[in-house]
This record gives sequence, C-alpha cells and structure tokens, in this order.
Amino acid sequence: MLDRAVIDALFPADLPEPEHWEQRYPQRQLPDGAKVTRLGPSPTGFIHIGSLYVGMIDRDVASRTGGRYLVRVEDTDQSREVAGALEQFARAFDYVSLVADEQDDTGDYGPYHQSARESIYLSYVRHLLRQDKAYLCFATKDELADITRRQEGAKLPTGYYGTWAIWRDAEPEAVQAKLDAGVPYVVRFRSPGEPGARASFTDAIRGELEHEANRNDVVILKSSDQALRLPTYHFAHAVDDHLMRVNLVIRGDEWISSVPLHLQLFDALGFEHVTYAHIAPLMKQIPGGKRKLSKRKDPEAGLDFYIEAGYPAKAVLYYLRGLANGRLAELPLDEALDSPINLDECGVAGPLVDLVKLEDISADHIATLSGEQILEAVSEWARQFDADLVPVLEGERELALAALAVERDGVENPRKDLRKWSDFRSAYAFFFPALFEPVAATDERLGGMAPELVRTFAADFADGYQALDDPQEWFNQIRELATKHGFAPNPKEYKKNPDAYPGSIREASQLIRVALTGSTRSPDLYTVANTLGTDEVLRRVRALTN
RNA sequence: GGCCCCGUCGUCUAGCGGCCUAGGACGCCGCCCUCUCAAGGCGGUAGCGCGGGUUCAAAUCCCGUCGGGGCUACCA
Repeated sequence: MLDRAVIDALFPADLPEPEHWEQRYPQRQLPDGAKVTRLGPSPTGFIHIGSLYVGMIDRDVASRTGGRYLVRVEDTDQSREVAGALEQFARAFDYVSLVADEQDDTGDYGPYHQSARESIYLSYVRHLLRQDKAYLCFATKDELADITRRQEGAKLPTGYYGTWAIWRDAEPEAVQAKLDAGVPYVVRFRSPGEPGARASFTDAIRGELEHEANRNDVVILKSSDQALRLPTYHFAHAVDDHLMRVNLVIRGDEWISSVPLHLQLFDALGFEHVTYAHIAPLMKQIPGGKRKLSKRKDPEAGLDFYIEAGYPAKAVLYYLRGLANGRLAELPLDEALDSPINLDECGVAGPLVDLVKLEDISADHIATLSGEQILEAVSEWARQFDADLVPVLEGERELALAALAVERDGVENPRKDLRKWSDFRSAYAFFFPALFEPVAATDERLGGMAPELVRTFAADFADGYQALDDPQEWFNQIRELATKHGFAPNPKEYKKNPDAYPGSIREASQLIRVALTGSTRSPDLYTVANTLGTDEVLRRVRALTN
C-alpha cells in the first residue's frame, strides 16, 4: 500500500474531503416514496429514441411520486463529444415537452455536467486510494492486450483481475519509480469479488436477478495524462447518483451485467444502494430476427427522425407509453398520457419499433385536431423542414383552413390523410394555385384516356359549369356529361361491355379529379371544387383542353 | 468462449394451473358503402420456439434444448 503522502501528492492540496460533498448535497426533503430519477445523455450528437423512452419513464415516475427528475450530461468521454449536441438535445426534448426539474443551472445538486464535477470525483478517488480500495495502474495498452490474448488462449474469462492484475499488488517502490518517471496511470478499483462468488439484487421491473459477482479491477479514473481527470461511467454513476440523492436508476438492460460492480462500488464508498429498473431496449426487425435499434444503421433510431417527419409529439409519446406499459396502449390518447407508467408492468422483452403502428396512432390523433391546430403545427414544422411551404401557408391562410376543413369540419369521421406533418404537401398542396401545376390532356395520370375525348369532355364541362350548392346536383353535371360523351352509367355496365364505352362514370369523374387535384385520389370532388372556387376550377379544367 | 436477460398471431400484448375452442389492438385479406382516395361498418387470416417432466389438468410450474438480445473498453 502506498504512503498517504504519496497518494495525497497526486491530488490538489485543497481538494475537499468526501464529508464536504456530503454536506454540500444533503438528503432531499421529499415525501415518503418519492423517487428521484435521472437521465444521463451523452453529448455525441445523436439522440436515441431510447433516451426519450427512458426519460419519459423517469419523468413519469418522479412526478407521480412527488420526486424529482434530473438530466445529468454524461460527458466523461471527451473524445466522443460533438459541438452543439446539448442544444440539439434540449430542442428535441423540448419538442416532446419533456422537461427536467433539475439540469444545467437549475437545481441544488449540480453541476449537472460530469465534466464539471472533476474535483468531486477526485475526492472520492483519493478516499478509496487512502483506504487501499483502489490502486494506481501503469499497464500499457499493449500489456492489456497481451493479457487478454493469453486469457483467451487459456479459455479463461478475460479481464484485469487476480494474478492477471499486474499492478494490483505492486510494490510501492515500483509505483514510485513509475511516478517519478512521469508515466501516466489510471486508478483501478480493487474488487473484493471472490472467484465463484454470486451477486443478487432486486430489479424493480424484473424482480430477483442473480449474476456472477464482479472480479474485475475496473478503471474508475481515466488516464492521468488528460487535461481533465474524469471517471468512467461506473464510478461516476456511484458518486453522482449518491450525491444527487437519486434513489431510482432507470436505464437500459445492457447495464444488468454491471450491477454487481456497481454494488461493490457503492459498498466500497459507503453509499446506500439505489434501486435499479432495467428497461428492455427498443428493437428493430431485421431479416434474421431483431436487434437493438442502431444509430448507425437505423434512421428511426434517432429522435430527429420523428421530428423531421413531423410526427406530433403526443402521438410519439402515446406510442412509446404503450410500448412501455401495454395497458396504456388500450386507453385513449389523453387518458393514456395521464395514466401512470408502472415499472412492474414494463415488458421484459425488447419491443420492435413499428412505424406503421405509430402512423396509425398519429393519424387518429391528427384527426381529432381542428384545422387551426393542424395549420399551426404544419407551419411550425415547415419553418424548419420545408421553408418553401411557409410563405404559401402564410399568404393563403384562409385557403389553407378551407382546404383542411374539407371532410374534416362538421363530419362524423374526419379524413385521416395526415399521418405526419410532412404528409401535408402530398395531401393538400394541390389546393394552392402556387403549388399546383395544371394537367394536360395527354397526362399519364389520366389513365390513357384518348386525349381528344379528354379535351372535348373538359371543354364541355367548363362551358356549362355551375357552382351548384347541392352536392348531388353538382355531381350530376359530370354524370350528364358522361352520358353525353358515351360513358357507361356505372362501373358494372362498363365491365359487362368494356368495348362499348370509353369508361364509366368512374373514369369520367377521374378526368375532373385529375384536372382539379393532379391526383387520381382526392377528397370529395364537390367539396374540393367548392373550396377551389369557380375561377380556379375553370382554369384547371380548361388546362385539359389544350 | 464465459456470464446475464428474453421467447404467446407479422407487430404490441392479455394471460400468473382449470374461466383458453388462447382475448384485444395495429397490419394484412375479403365484403359493404362508393365518383377515386382516406375513413366508416361487417367478416376473415394468423400465435403459446422445440423436447421432456410435475399434475386429474400446463401458454402458465421444473429441467433441457434451440433461437434472439446484451455484457465481457481508459464508450456510455
């Protein structure tokens, strides 16, 4: 064991003792059963949908129990840090209205960036070193790789443990020599784990869990040659969650294997254990089976994907909530968003993210919105992702509202043609003259109808057009023209004798539909025509005559 | 390789030894409505991974097996 003086010389002389931090961050005064939760995003420039998933659960449990939910930026790996990542995180979580009680400058238990907590970690590292619960390790990358290679060759568990841990029981003189030579070191935890020992704990989601006890002397403080002496995740987890008085750690189930280590760390530091809740990760379907959503391979792994596509935040949250607690998927949206997420109801498998289901939910939700609400949301979305649309919507607000009112206002079952804001263009752009390209008689959307017939039919329609108020009477204009131009009165007749007609009333209607909307599929024609107004209707139909 | 987690229709799930001839939702298919869509209404398709036990009785309990996922970093 190293002399205390040698240990202390490694740290700033004015580094506080742990007791200082204990007093600085006192126990929270919260009601019984209150849960203090946290989310630990890494500023890597990519926000995983899983972060929102877990954060949503954190937020819910904390609120429901009268506790606190905090966001602590886990930026101990400075090499992975990306500029602007934090702003991106803030924007994304703002989109889904997931706000933390404590983060950045808000809260008494900060700083909430690990990179700003260096001296806190150092206090506890020194504390462990003084008690010989941790030690200095000067092993090089090559030496470590060599150890691993030999262990693999001997079919032994890989790791830095027991007699493989070459610096675990090094002579103080050897350590001093390295120190004198200025060789960088890391600080490793002296694991108390015995070979064959087991560790068990209770998970709030999965119940009793058992695992091989940790035997690895893991690194707790990264290399001394870095400007900032930062800890690894494991050590930061113990120190931060203890000092921030977090009592419920909700995280992905990839951490289950690390719990035995975390328990050892908490014990070595004299901290009270926290409760763990390990969430099954969001998965993606692939040909052979499924895998964790990958940020490299799956666009839908990123929260930005949903924001860019314009899925309403409520729909995303509702979908995620249903994935977390199946019970909530059966409830109506508003009720589900209001209902608690119960940890013991969380699934233990890993659910597949089903975009089709999300779109269904989203369409249902949008159908409950008013035209004004939709217009506002689409405009908001367009400002960021479809700049060309913005002036159109702003310049023709009345038209936009009228277009959105088609088969939406005053009907029992509103149209569900919008699943996300980016659908607006394909579904509604044709209403706006600025976004509409008139159709010619030879256009393929007309389904190969003889151009000459198209021209005469269109000319006839335009010449006699009346903006009648009654839907049936309005449509009769097409019906009568169809008969006049030799179309079958109904699809059945046409089918019976296809050579006798150029088509049926169906095909005739399509001519007008394509002329008015540029599409073979559209909302009710009468309503569209009414919304467009006579002048625009005539302009578009006459375009067919050229 | 070692250790851990998980396994009910295509998907999300209900199910905690008899209420299961396995229920619901989404999808898909069909029909109805109909001037095309989107809806809506009605109907249908489809599942307990496999093999052994335990039991009068198993989707449910046990063991094994297979499959999927994860950890095994100075990444989190």
